[in-house]
Amino acid sequence: MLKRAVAIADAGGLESLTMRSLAKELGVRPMSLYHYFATKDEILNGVVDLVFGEIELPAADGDWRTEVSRRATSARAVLRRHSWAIALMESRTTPGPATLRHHEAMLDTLRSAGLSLPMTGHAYALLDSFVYGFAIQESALPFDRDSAPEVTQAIAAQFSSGEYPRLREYAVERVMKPGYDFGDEFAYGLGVILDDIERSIPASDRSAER
Amino acid sequence: MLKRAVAIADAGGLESLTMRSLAKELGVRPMSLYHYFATKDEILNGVVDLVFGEIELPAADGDWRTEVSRRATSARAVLRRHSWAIALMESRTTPGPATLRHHEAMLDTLRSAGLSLPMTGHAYALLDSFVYGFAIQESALPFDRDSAPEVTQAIAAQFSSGEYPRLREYAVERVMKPGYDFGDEFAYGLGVILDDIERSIPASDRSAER
DNA sequence: ACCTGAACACCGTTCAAGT
DNA sequence: ACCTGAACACCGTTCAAGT
Repeated sequence: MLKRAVAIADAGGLESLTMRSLAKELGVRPMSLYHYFATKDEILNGVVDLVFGEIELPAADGDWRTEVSRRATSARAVLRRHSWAIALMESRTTPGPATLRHHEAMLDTLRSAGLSLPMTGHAYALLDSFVYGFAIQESALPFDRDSAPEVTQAIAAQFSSGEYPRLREYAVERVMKPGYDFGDEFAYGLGVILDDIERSIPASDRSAER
Repeated sequence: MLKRAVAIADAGGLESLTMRSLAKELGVRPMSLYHYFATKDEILNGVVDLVFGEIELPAADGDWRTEVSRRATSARAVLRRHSWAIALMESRTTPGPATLRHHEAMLDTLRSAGLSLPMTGHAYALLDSFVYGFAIQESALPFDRDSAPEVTQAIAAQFSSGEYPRLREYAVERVMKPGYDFGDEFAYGLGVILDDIERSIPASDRSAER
Protein backbone atom coordinates (compact mmCIF):
# COMPACT_ATOMS: atom_id res chain seq x y z
CA MET A 1 0.00 0.00 0.00
CA LEU A 2 2.75 2.42 0.96
CA LYS A 3 4.78 0.78 -1.80
CA ARG A 4 2.24 2.00 -4.32
CA ALA A 5 2.59 5.49 -2.89
CA VAL A 6 6.35 5.36 -3.41
CA ALA A 7 5.82 4.14 -6.97
CA ILE A 8 3.51 7.06 -7.71
CA ALA A 9 6.03 9.60 -6.39
CA ASP A 10 8.83 7.89 -8.29
CA ALA A 11 6.88 8.17 -11.50
CA GLY A 12 5.46 11.66 -11.23
CA GLY A 13 7.14 13.46 -8.37
CA LEU A 14 5.85 14.27 -4.93
CA GLU A 15 3.08 16.54 -6.15
CA SER A 16 1.55 13.66 -8.10
CA LEU A 17 1.05 11.69 -4.91
CA THR A 18 -2.42 12.69 -3.73
CA MET A 19 -5.07 10.90 -1.74
CA ARG A 20 -7.02 10.63 -4.96
CA SER A 21 -4.16 9.30 -7.10
CA LEU A 22 -3.22 6.77 -4.44
CA ALA A 23 -6.80 5.62 -4.09
CA LYS A 24 -7.11 5.18 -7.84
CA GLU A 25 -3.86 3.20 -7.90
CA LEU A 26 -5.29 0.91 -5.23
CA GLY A 27 -8.59 0.57 -7.04
CA VAL A 28 -10.52 2.15 -4.22
CA ARG A 29 -12.29 5.43 -3.43
CA PRO A 30 -10.30 8.27 -1.85
CA MET A 31 -12.16 8.18 1.44
CA SER A 32 -11.27 4.54 2.04
CA LEU A 33 -7.69 5.56 2.75
CA TYR A 34 -8.83 7.31 5.90
CA HIS A 35 -9.67 3.99 7.41
CA TYR A 36 -5.96 3.13 7.49
CA PHE A 37 -4.36 6.55 7.92
CA ALA A 38 -5.70 9.50 9.85
CA THR A 39 -4.13 12.08 7.55
CA LYS A 40 -2.02 12.34 4.44
CA ASP A 41 0.85 13.33 6.70
CA GLU A 42 0.71 9.91 8.30
CA ILE A 43 1.04 8.36 4.86
CA LEU A 44 4.05 10.55 4.13
CA ASN A 45 5.66 9.44 7.39
CA GLY A 46 5.16 5.85 6.34
CA VAL A 47 6.54 6.54 2.89
CA VAL A 48 9.71 8.12 4.28
CA ASP A 49 10.23 5.18 6.59
CA LEU A 50 9.76 2.77 3.69
CA VAL A 51 12.41 4.62 1.69
CA PHE A 52 14.72 4.53 4.69
CA GLY A 53 14.21 0.80 4.87
CA GLU A 54 15.70 0.42 1.40
CA ILE A 55 19.10 1.52 2.65
CA GLU A 56 21.46 -1.38 3.33
CA LEU A 57 22.19 -1.82 7.01
CA PRO A 58 25.82 -1.91 8.13
CA ALA A 59 26.94 -5.01 10.01
CA ALA A 60 28.43 -4.19 13.40
CA ASP A 61 30.69 -7.25 13.29
CA GLY A 62 32.19 -6.51 9.89
CA ASP A 63 35.11 -4.23 9.03
CA TRP A 64 33.75 -0.84 10.06
CA ARG A 65 35.16 1.07 7.11
CA THR A 66 33.70 -1.35 4.59
CA GLU A 67 30.34 -1.37 6.33
CA VAL A 68 30.03 2.37 6.79
CA SER A 69 31.11 2.97 3.23
CA ARG A 70 28.67 0.43 1.84
CA ARG A 71 25.82 1.92 3.83
CA ALA A 72 26.62 5.48 2.74
CA THR A 73 26.83 4.43 -0.89
CA SER A 74 23.53 2.61 -0.59
CA ALA A 75 21.91 5.64 1.04
CA ARG A 76 23.04 7.81 -1.83
CA ALA A 77 21.64 5.37 -4.38
CA VAL A 78 18.30 5.18 -2.56
CA LEU A 79 17.98 8.96 -2.33
CA ARG A 80 18.80 9.25 -5.99
CA ARG A 81 16.08 6.74 -6.82
CA HIS A 82 13.56 8.61 -4.67
CA SER A 83 14.84 12.16 -4.78
CA TRP A 84 11.41 13.54 -3.82
CA ALA A 85 11.96 11.94 -0.39
CA ILE A 86 14.72 14.41 0.48
CA ALA A 87 12.29 17.31 0.65
CA LEU A 88 10.06 15.18 2.83
CA MET A 89 12.76 14.45 5.38
CA GLU A 90 12.97 18.10 6.32
CA SER A 91 9.46 18.07 7.75
CA ARG A 92 9.27 14.60 9.35
CA THR A 93 10.14 14.65 13.02
CA THR A 94 8.87 11.25 14.13
CA PRO A 95 11.12 8.46 12.87
CA GLY A 96 9.49 5.18 11.90
CA PRO A 97 10.66 1.67 12.81
CA ALA A 98 12.89 1.20 9.76
CA THR A 99 14.56 4.52 10.52
CA LEU A 100 15.15 3.54 14.13
CA ARG A 101 16.53 0.15 13.17
CA HIS A 102 18.80 1.91 10.77
CA HIS A 103 20.17 4.34 13.33
CA GLU A 104 20.63 1.52 15.81
CA ALA A 105 22.73 -0.42 13.28
CA MET A 106 24.88 2.60 12.49
CA LEU A 107 25.50 3.43 16.13
CA ASP A 108 26.33 -0.19 16.81
CA THR A 109 28.84 -0.25 13.97
CA LEU A 110 30.55 2.96 15.05
CA ARG A 111 30.67 2.02 18.73
CA SER A 112 31.95 -1.45 17.92
CA ALA A 113 34.72 0.14 15.89
CA GLY A 114 35.95 1.72 19.10
CA LEU A 115 34.62 5.28 18.77
CA SER A 116 33.84 7.16 21.95
CA LEU A 117 30.27 8.30 22.49
CA PRO A 118 31.01 11.94 21.58
CA MET A 119 33.01 10.91 18.53
CA THR A 120 30.18 8.63 17.44
CA GLY A 121 27.91 11.66 17.41
CA HIS A 122 30.43 13.75 15.53
CA ALA A 123 31.01 11.07 12.94
CA TYR A 124 27.37 10.21 12.41
CA ALA A 125 26.27 13.84 12.10
CA LEU A 126 29.04 14.59 9.64
CA LEU A 127 28.45 11.46 7.61
CA ASP A 128 24.70 11.88 7.26
CA SER A 129 24.91 15.60 6.66
CA PHE A 130 27.20 14.77 3.78
CA VAL A 131 24.96 12.02 2.41
CA TYR A 132 21.76 14.08 2.57
CA GLY A 133 23.37 17.26 1.32
CA PHE A 134 25.02 15.42 -1.54
CA ALA A 135 21.65 13.98 -2.50
CA ILE A 136 20.15 17.47 -2.54
CA GLN A 137 22.88 18.81 -4.77
CA GLU A 138 22.73 15.84 -7.07
CA SER A 139 18.96 16.16 -7.49
CA ALA A 140 19.26 19.88 -8.23
CA LEU A 141 21.84 19.52 -10.99
CA PRO A 142 20.81 21.64 -13.97
CA PHE A 143 21.37 18.69 -16.27
CA ASP A 144 20.21 15.13 -15.90
CA ARG A 145 22.62 12.27 -16.30
CA ASP A 146 22.00 11.93 -20.03
CA SER A 147 21.76 15.34 -21.63
CA ALA A 148 24.88 16.69 -19.93
CA PRO A 149 26.88 18.21 -22.82
CA GLU A 150 24.26 20.36 -24.57
CA VAL A 151 22.92 21.96 -21.42
CA THR A 152 26.34 22.46 -19.91
CA GLN A 153 27.44 24.30 -23.01
CA ALA A 154 24.38 26.53 -22.89
CA ILE A 155 25.25 27.40 -19.33
CA ALA A 156 28.86 28.04 -20.14
CA ALA A 157 27.76 30.38 -22.95
CA GLN A 158 25.76 32.32 -20.38
CA PHE A 159 28.97 32.90 -18.47
CA SER A 160 30.84 34.34 -21.42
CA SER A 161 29.66 37.77 -20.33
CA GLY A 162 32.71 37.88 -18.10
CA GLU A 163 30.59 38.57 -15.05
CA TYR A 164 31.40 35.21 -13.52
CA PRO A 165 35.01 34.40 -14.49
CA ARG A 166 35.49 31.70 -11.86
CA LEU A 167 32.25 29.97 -12.77
CA ARG A 168 33.21 30.14 -16.41
CA GLU A 169 36.63 28.71 -15.64
CA TYR A 170 35.16 25.86 -13.66
CA ALA A 171 32.52 25.11 -16.28
CA VAL A 172 34.87 25.21 -19.24
CA GLU A 173 38.03 23.74 -17.76
CA ARG A 174 36.42 21.14 -15.55
CA VAL A 175 32.74 20.35 -16.04
CA MET A 176 32.89 20.32 -19.83
CA LYS A 177 36.00 18.18 -19.99
CA PRO A 178 35.26 14.60 -21.03
CA GLY A 179 34.89 12.20 -18.14
CA TYR A 180 33.70 14.78 -15.63
CA ASP A 181 30.92 13.49 -13.40
CA PHE A 182 29.62 15.33 -10.37
CA GLY A 183 28.76 11.98 -8.86
CA ASP A 184 32.47 11.25 -8.47
CA GLU A 185 32.66 13.91 -5.76
CA PHE A 186 30.81 11.50 -3.52
CA ALA A 187 33.78 9.18 -3.25
CA TYR A 188 36.07 12.06 -2.38
CA GLY A 189 33.91 13.42 0.42
CA LEU A 190 33.21 9.99 1.83
CA GLY A 191 36.94 9.28 1.89
CA VAL A 192 37.66 12.45 3.86
CA ILE A 193 35.05 11.54 6.45
CA LEU A 194 36.14 7.91 6.77
CA ASP A 195 39.76 9.02 7.19
CA ASP A 196 38.74 11.35 9.97
CA ILE A 197 36.87 8.57 11.72
CA GLU A 198 39.84 6.27 11.34
CA ARG A 199 42.16 8.79 12.99
CA SER A 200 39.80 9.04 15.95
CA ILE A 201 39.92 5.35 16.77
CA PRO A 202 42.15 4.55 19.76
CA ALA A 203 45.27 2.60 18.78
CA SER A 204 44.15 -0.40 20.82
CA ASP A 205 41.05 -0.79 18.64
CA ARG A 206 42.70 0.10 15.34
CA SER A 207 42.19 -2.56 12.66
CA ALA A 208 40.93 -4.95 15.28
CA GLU A 209 38.54 -7.32 13.53
CA ARG A 210 37.14 -8.15 16.98
CA MET B 1 7.32 41.51 -3.06
CA LEU B 2 9.39 38.32 -2.87
CA LYS B 3 10.34 39.47 0.61
CA ARG B 4 6.71 39.24 1.64
CA ALA B 5 6.63 35.72 0.25
CA VAL B 6 9.62 34.79 2.42
CA ALA B 7 7.92 36.35 5.44
CA ILE B 8 4.79 34.29 4.85
CA ALA B 9 6.75 31.04 4.62
CA ASP B 10 8.78 31.99 7.70
CA ALA B 11 5.61 32.53 9.66
CA GLY B 12 3.49 29.61 8.53
CA GLY B 13 5.66 27.18 6.61
CA LEU B 14 5.89 26.53 2.90
CA GLU B 15 2.32 25.30 2.59
CA SER B 16 1.01 28.61 3.85
CA LEU B 17 2.59 30.41 0.92
CA THR B 18 -0.10 30.38 -1.77
CA MET B 19 -0.93 32.74 -4.58
CA ARG B 20 -3.94 33.80 -2.58
CA SER B 21 -2.10 34.38 0.70
CA LEU B 22 0.64 36.32 -1.06
CA ALA B 23 -1.90 38.45 -2.89
CA LYS B 24 -3.71 39.22 0.36
CA GLU B 25 -0.41 40.17 2.00
CA LEU B 26 0.25 42.56 -0.87
CA GLY B 27 -3.27 43.99 -0.72
CA VAL B 28 -4.07 42.84 -4.21
CA ARG B 29 -6.17 40.18 -5.93
CA PRO B 30 -4.61 36.77 -6.67
CA MET B 31 -4.68 37.19 -10.42
CA SER B 32 -2.58 40.36 -10.28
CA LEU B 33 0.45 38.29 -9.39
CA TYR B 34 0.40 36.73 -12.82
CA HIS B 35 1.33 40.04 -14.30
CA TYR B 36 4.75 39.75 -12.66
CA PHE B 37 5.30 36.01 -12.56
CA ALA B 38 4.19 33.45 -15.09
CA THR B 39 3.72 30.70 -12.53
CA LYS B 40 4.03 30.02 -8.83
CA ASP B 41 7.17 28.08 -9.63
CA GLU B 42 8.76 31.27 -10.87
CA ILE B 43 7.95 32.89 -7.55
CA LEU B 44 9.52 29.97 -5.71
CA ASN B 45 12.66 30.33 -7.80
CA GLY B 46 12.82 33.97 -6.82
CA VAL B 47 12.25 33.16 -3.18
CA VAL B 48 15.08 30.61 -3.11
CA ASP B 49 17.42 33.10 -4.73
CA LEU B 50 16.44 35.73 -2.18
CA VAL B 51 17.22 33.35 0.66
CA PHE B 52 20.55 32.54 -0.97
CA GLY B 53 21.29 36.22 -1.09
CA GLU B 54 21.11 36.39 2.70
CA ILE B 55 24.21 34.24 3.02
CA GLU B 56 27.36 36.28 3.69
CA LEU B 57 29.75 36.22 0.77
CA PRO B 58 33.34 35.17 1.39
CA ALA B 59 36.05 37.67 0.45
CA ALA B 60 38.60 36.23 -1.95
CA ASP B 61 41.33 38.48 -0.63
CA GLY B 62 40.87 37.57 3.03
CA ASP B 63 42.27 34.60 4.94
CA TRP B 64 40.60 31.70 3.16
CA ARG B 65 39.91 29.67 6.29
CA THR B 66 38.26 32.60 8.05
CA GLU B 67 36.20 33.46 4.99
CA VAL B 68 35.05 29.95 4.16
CA SER B 69 34.20 29.31 7.80
CA ARG B 70 32.24 32.54 8.12
CA ARG B 71 30.32 31.83 4.96
CA ALA B 72 29.46 28.26 6.02
CA THR B 73 28.30 29.47 9.43
CA SER B 74 26.19 32.16 7.80
CA ALA B 75 24.66 29.63 5.41
CA ARG B 76 23.70 27.42 8.32
CA ALA B 77 22.07 30.35 10.14
CA VAL B 78 20.14 31.37 7.04
CA LEU B 79 18.86 27.84 6.41
CA ARG B 80 17.82 27.59 10.03
CA ARG B 81 15.88 30.83 9.74
CA HIS B 82 14.17 29.65 6.55
CA SER B 83 14.17 25.88 6.97
CA TRP B 84 11.31 25.51 4.47
CA ALA B 85 13.76 26.64 1.79
CA ILE B 86 15.76 23.42 2.06
CA ALA B 87 12.93 21.35 0.62
CA LEU B 88 12.66 23.88 -2.19
CA MET B 89 16.29 23.60 -3.18
CA GLU B 90 15.81 20.00 -4.19
CA SER B 91 13.51 20.95 -7.04
CA ARG B 92 15.08 24.20 -8.30
CA THR B 93 17.44 23.64 -11.19
CA THR B 94 17.88 27.17 -12.50
CA PRO B 95 20.03 29.27 -10.17
CA GLY B 96 19.18 32.95 -9.79
CA PRO B 97 21.61 35.90 -9.84
CA ALA B 98 22.25 35.89 -6.07
CA THR B 99 23.02 32.19 -6.24
CA LEU B 100 25.43 32.67 -9.14
CA ARG B 101 27.16 35.59 -7.41
CA HIS B 102 27.49 33.39 -4.37
CA HIS B 103 29.07 30.50 -6.22
CA GLU B 104 31.39 32.89 -8.00
CA ALA B 105 32.62 34.29 -4.68
CA MET B 106 33.18 30.83 -3.22
CA LEU B 107 35.08 29.61 -6.25
CA ASP B 108 37.17 32.76 -6.23
CA THR B 109 38.04 32.29 -2.57
CA LEU B 110 39.02 28.65 -2.98
CA ARG B 111 41.02 29.25 -6.15
CA SER B 112 42.77 32.26 -4.60
CA ALA B 113 43.75 30.06 -1.66
CA GLY B 114 45.74 27.96 -4.09
CA LEU B 115 43.44 24.99 -4.65
CA SER B 116 43.66 23.18 -7.96
CA LEU B 117 40.56 23.10 -10.12
CA PRO B 118 39.70 19.49 -9.26
CA MET B 119 40.32 20.10 -5.56
CA THR B 120 38.12 23.19 -5.71
CA GLY B 121 35.30 20.97 -6.92
CA HIS B 122 35.97 18.36 -4.25
CA ALA B 123 36.08 20.93 -1.49
CA TYR B 124 33.02 22.84 -2.59
CA ALA B 125 30.89 19.73 -3.08
CA LEU B 126 31.93 18.38 0.31
CA LEU B 127 31.42 21.68 2.09
CA ASP B 128 27.97 22.41 0.68
CA SER B 129 26.79 18.84 1.04
CA PHE B 130 27.68 19.17 4.69
CA VAL B 131 25.98 22.55 5.10
CA TYR B 132 22.75 21.51 3.38
CA GLY B 133 22.61 18.11 5.00
CA PHE B 134 23.26 19.58 8.41
CA ALA B 135 20.41 22.00 7.86
CA ILE B 136 18.10 19.12 6.97
CA GLN B 137 19.01 17.19 10.08
CA GLU B 138 18.72 20.23 12.29
CA SER B 139 15.27 21.07 10.94
CA ALA B 140 14.10 17.50 11.47
CA LEU B 141 15.14 17.29 15.10
CA PRO B 142 12.30 15.80 17.15
CA PHE B 143 12.61 18.61 19.67
CA ASP B 144 12.86 22.30 19.08
CA ARG B 145 15.59 24.32 20.75
CA ASP B 146 13.52 25.09 23.83
CA SER B 147 11.60 22.04 24.92
CA ALA B 148 14.55 19.69 24.66
CA PRO B 149 14.56 17.86 28.01
CA GLU B 150 10.94 16.69 28.27
CA VAL B 151 10.72 15.36 24.75
CA THR B 152 14.12 13.76 24.89
CA GLN B 153 13.14 11.89 27.99
CA ALA B 154 9.94 10.69 26.39
CA ILE B 155 12.00 9.33 23.52
CA ALA B 156 14.50 7.71 25.84
CA ALA B 157 11.64 6.03 27.68
CA GLN B 158 10.51 4.56 24.37
CA PHE B 159 13.90 2.94 24.06
CA SER B 160 13.74 1.24 27.44
CA SER B 161 12.22 -1.75 25.68
CA GLY B 162 15.76 -2.90 25.06
CA GLU B 163 15.13 -3.16 21.34
CA TYR B 164 17.48 -0.30 20.56
CA PRO B 165 20.35 -0.53 23.10
CA ARG B 166 22.71 1.72 21.14
CA LEU B 167 20.08 4.39 20.63
CA ARG B 168 19.21 4.18 24.29
CA GLU B 169 22.85 4.50 25.25
CA TYR B 170 23.34 7.51 23.03
CA ALA B 171 20.15 9.22 24.24
CA VAL B 172 20.78 8.63 27.92
CA GLU B 173 24.55 8.98 28.13
CA ARG B 174 24.94 11.76 25.62
CA VAL B 175 21.84 13.65 24.46
CA MET B 176 20.29 13.91 27.90
CA LYS B 177 23.47 15.04 29.61
CA PRO B 178 23.43 18.74 30.43
CA GLY B 179 25.13 20.94 27.86
CA TYR B 180 24.48 18.65 24.91
CA ASP B 181 23.51 20.54 21.77
CA PHE B 182 23.22 18.95 18.36
CA GLY B 183 24.16 22.29 16.86
CA ASP B 184 27.67 21.85 18.22
CA GLU B 185 28.26 19.08 15.72
CA PHE B 186 28.41 21.75 13.05
CA ALA B 187 31.72 23.07 14.31
CA TYR B 188 33.20 19.59 14.37
CA GLY B 189 32.23 18.74 10.80
CA LEU B 190 33.28 22.10 9.47
CA GLY B 191 36.67 21.69 11.14
CA VAL B 192 37.23 18.32 9.48
CA ILE B 193 36.45 19.76 6.07
CA LEU B 194 38.58 22.88 6.53
CA ASP B 195 41.49 20.73 7.70
CA ASP B 196 41.19 18.61 4.60
CA ILE B 197 41.21 21.69 2.40
CA GLU B 198 44.23 23.04 4.24
CA ARG B 199 46.18 19.83 3.63
CA SER B 200 45.44 20.08 -0.09
CA ILE B 201 47.00 23.51 -0.50
CA PRO B 202 50.47 23.39 -2.11
CA ALA B 203 53.23 24.42 0.32
CA SER B 204 54.07 27.46 -1.81
CA ASP B 205 50.59 28.89 -1.21
CA ARG B 206 50.23 27.79 2.40
CA SER B 207 49.41 30.63 4.78
CA ALA B 208 50.17 33.15 2.08
CA GLU B 209 48.06 36.23 2.76
CA ARG B 210 48.68 37.28 -0.87
C1' DA C 1 0.68 48.57 -18.33
C1' DC C 2 -1.73 46.90 -14.64
C1' DC C 3 -5.48 44.72 -12.43
C1' DT C 4 -9.63 41.71 -11.90
C1' DG C 5 -14.16 38.38 -11.58
C1' DA C 6 -15.77 34.15 -12.89
C1' DA C 7 -14.78 29.70 -13.74
C1' DC C 8 -12.24 25.07 -14.09
C1' DA C 9 -10.01 21.17 -12.55
C1' DC C 10 -7.93 20.06 -8.88
C1' DC C 11 -6.63 19.44 -3.39
C1' DG C 12 -7.28 17.25 1.85
C1' DT C 13 -10.73 16.32 4.84
C1' DT C 14 -15.58 16.10 7.52
C1' DC C 15 -19.70 13.93 8.11
C1' DA C 16 -23.20 10.89 7.77
C1' DA C 17 -24.33 6.67 5.84
C1' DG C 18 -23.97 2.29 3.72
C1' DT C 19 -22.33 -3.10 3.93
C1' DA D 1 -14.49 -3.70 10.11
C1' DC D 2 -14.37 -1.66 5.84
C1' DC D 3 -15.91 1.36 2.33
C1' DT D 4 -18.33 5.38 0.21
C1' DG D 5 -21.04 9.90 -1.90
C1' DA D 6 -21.74 14.47 -1.16
C1' DA D 7 -20.00 18.49 0.38
C1' DC D 8 -16.66 22.20 2.15
C1' DA D 9 -12.96 25.18 2.06
C1' DC D 10 -9.21 25.36 -0.19
C1' DC D 11 -5.46 25.18 -4.47
C1' DG D 12 -3.01 27.07 -9.24
C1' DT D 13 -4.29 28.75 -13.40
C1' DT D 14 -7.11 30.20 -17.95
C1' DC D 15 -9.68 33.40 -20.18
C1' DA D 16 -11.92 37.34 -21.25
C1' DA D 17 -12.52 41.83 -19.75
C1' DG D 18 -11.93 46.04 -17.39
C1' DT D 19 -8.88 50.72 -16.43
